[in-house]
Amino acid sequence: MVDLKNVQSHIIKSGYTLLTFGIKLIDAYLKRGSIVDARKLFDELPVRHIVAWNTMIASYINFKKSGEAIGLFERMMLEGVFPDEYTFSSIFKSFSDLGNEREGQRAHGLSVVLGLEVSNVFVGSALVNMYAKFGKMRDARLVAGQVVDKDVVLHTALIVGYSQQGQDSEALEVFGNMINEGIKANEYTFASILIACGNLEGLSNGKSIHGLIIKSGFESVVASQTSLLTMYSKCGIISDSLKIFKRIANPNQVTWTSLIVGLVQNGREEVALKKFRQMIHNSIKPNSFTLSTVLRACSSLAMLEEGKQIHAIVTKIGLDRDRYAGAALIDLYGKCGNTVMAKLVFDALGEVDVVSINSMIYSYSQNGYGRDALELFNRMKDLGLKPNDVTFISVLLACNNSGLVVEGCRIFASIENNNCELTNDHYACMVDMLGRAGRLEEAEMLIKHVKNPDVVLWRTLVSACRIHGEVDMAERIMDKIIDLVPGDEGTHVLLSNLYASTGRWNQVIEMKSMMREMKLKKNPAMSWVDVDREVHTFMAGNLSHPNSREIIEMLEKLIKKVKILGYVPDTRFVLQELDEERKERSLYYHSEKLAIAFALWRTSNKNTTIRIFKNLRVCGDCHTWIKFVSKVVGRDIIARDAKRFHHFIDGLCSCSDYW
DNA sequence: TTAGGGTTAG
Repeated sequence: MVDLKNVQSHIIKSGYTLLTFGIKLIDAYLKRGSIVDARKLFDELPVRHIVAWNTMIASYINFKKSGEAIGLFERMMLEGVFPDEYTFSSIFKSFSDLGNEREGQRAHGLSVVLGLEVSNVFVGSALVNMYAKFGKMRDARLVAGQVVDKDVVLHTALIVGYSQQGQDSEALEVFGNMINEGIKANEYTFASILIACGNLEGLSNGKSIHGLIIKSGFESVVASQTSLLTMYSKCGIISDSLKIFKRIANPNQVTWTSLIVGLVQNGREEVALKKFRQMIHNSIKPNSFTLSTVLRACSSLAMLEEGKQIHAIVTKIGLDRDRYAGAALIDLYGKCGNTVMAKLVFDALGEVDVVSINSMIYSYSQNGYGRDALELFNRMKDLGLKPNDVTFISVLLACNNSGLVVEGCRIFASIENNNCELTNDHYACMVDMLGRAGRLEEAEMLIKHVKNPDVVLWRTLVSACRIHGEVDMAERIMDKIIDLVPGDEGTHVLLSNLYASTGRWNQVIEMKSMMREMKLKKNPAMSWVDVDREVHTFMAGNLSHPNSREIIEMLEKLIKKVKILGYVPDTRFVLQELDEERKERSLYYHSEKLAIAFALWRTSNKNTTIRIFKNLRVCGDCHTWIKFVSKVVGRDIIARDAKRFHHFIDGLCSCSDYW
């Protein structure tokens, strides 16, 4: 506790005049962090000098109490004290913090009347900042242009403003002007301009600025190094980011985080997780940015165990209610097929927002809980939250994955009424939904309504044709795709598979030789499984795994057992012309079957859920086979394919055989 | 005696 009397006597002994007495005392309180005591004293002062008002206002803004700052700003004028350049240099920030644009403009007007707006560079840069935060870069530029003695801070404020409004080229232009005017950039300017270079992925500009940093002697400042690292990673040169990071003597929390973010953005999730472990090992505390990023790395690698350990760190640091970490956790559990945990995280969030709800709806949709997704979607409105385009994609996917066609159509029709723009992604969901439901003509009509239909839309329709064996329609659509993107790999594969599944082997051979001529390669089917934190990958028909013998033994055993229960190999899914027996054999070596056999051989505990992942969609025969296997071995099996999750429990699948 | 700008995420 601060002893008022002691501070007072100390100040009196120091010989301050009556006028400065109050101000020094307020300062003393503020240095001890007690803004409430400072305010109490301020209110009791018999004479309130302008400096006292300014000190008090600036402190409120530093303590993030903008409302109180504005309150004092208004009161000083009522008491006949005119704001000066010091007042204005702080007060504009409180209007932007509160998003109070009109009041901010009024204060700007007042500063003009008092003739302070452009004569003082501090006031000018505060105004530039305010307008930039409101997205009014024209006003910001106008004010900046009139300021008499422009300095480096004013220019930096403009650069930051442009860059945050996505006008990075303008930011670069301001930087160029500043250098031409002979104003030297400092570490703040360099940090800001490098963000603009990163956003533009403008490596040559970035490199020249790197050179300038070295020349100006800011090379070893951590903030400059961090921004350089970020710039290189945004330009896709992650190796340079790693080189810079190596040279930094004492990387801080932000530096580590920037590196980890950059690695994930460049698809180097495994390295990112390795760096994260090093960061923890070096006793650097991660924050919400770090944790949400590494959690996303875990989701894309489907590393549930690693993700759970990071969840423990989230809890330990007290970020359970953080919306960024929360959304990333919901995503992780959803993508790993654990909707129950996703819901627990969601419910523990103090305040939900559109992003956390989107993540939860997406988790439901991937795991086939269409009704729950719809329920949450409806609850959004009760919470006063507006769905955005991502919400609509997630909820349409949910309808699609659960076969809720009527609901899906109704929601699709409502998108534009909700002030959301229809994108090709929305149309793709609908085409898939209608197509799978056999409404192929409607799906085609819908694509005709799209302004710029892309290849994905048409390919989705071809895929639906395959499900329903509509060869003629598929061929017709295929011609359209070839016009759009000659040599589209995915479409050729789709059509060749369609011919194969309808037994048109001559056309298959023709397609394959055509693809060979065009040098198109099929993406090989792959499944993988994480056993004891080690990832094992399997390819169809490839028996090169060191434990192949055991895997085949296990497979043979399983096949015998499931055949007794009624499994009949469905050779329609064999896409080669072979005799029936060889067709059956080739089915047995599908990658998902190999992965499951391996996991069953390695894990004997009945309570361990088996989780496998596949890069393409799970095939129909494997789907039936896994259902039987889950029954005969009494184990839960979760399979994530390119589209969604399948939970196999006791002979049934969560997708109800609709996928 | 009081003042302004920077680095990381869905």
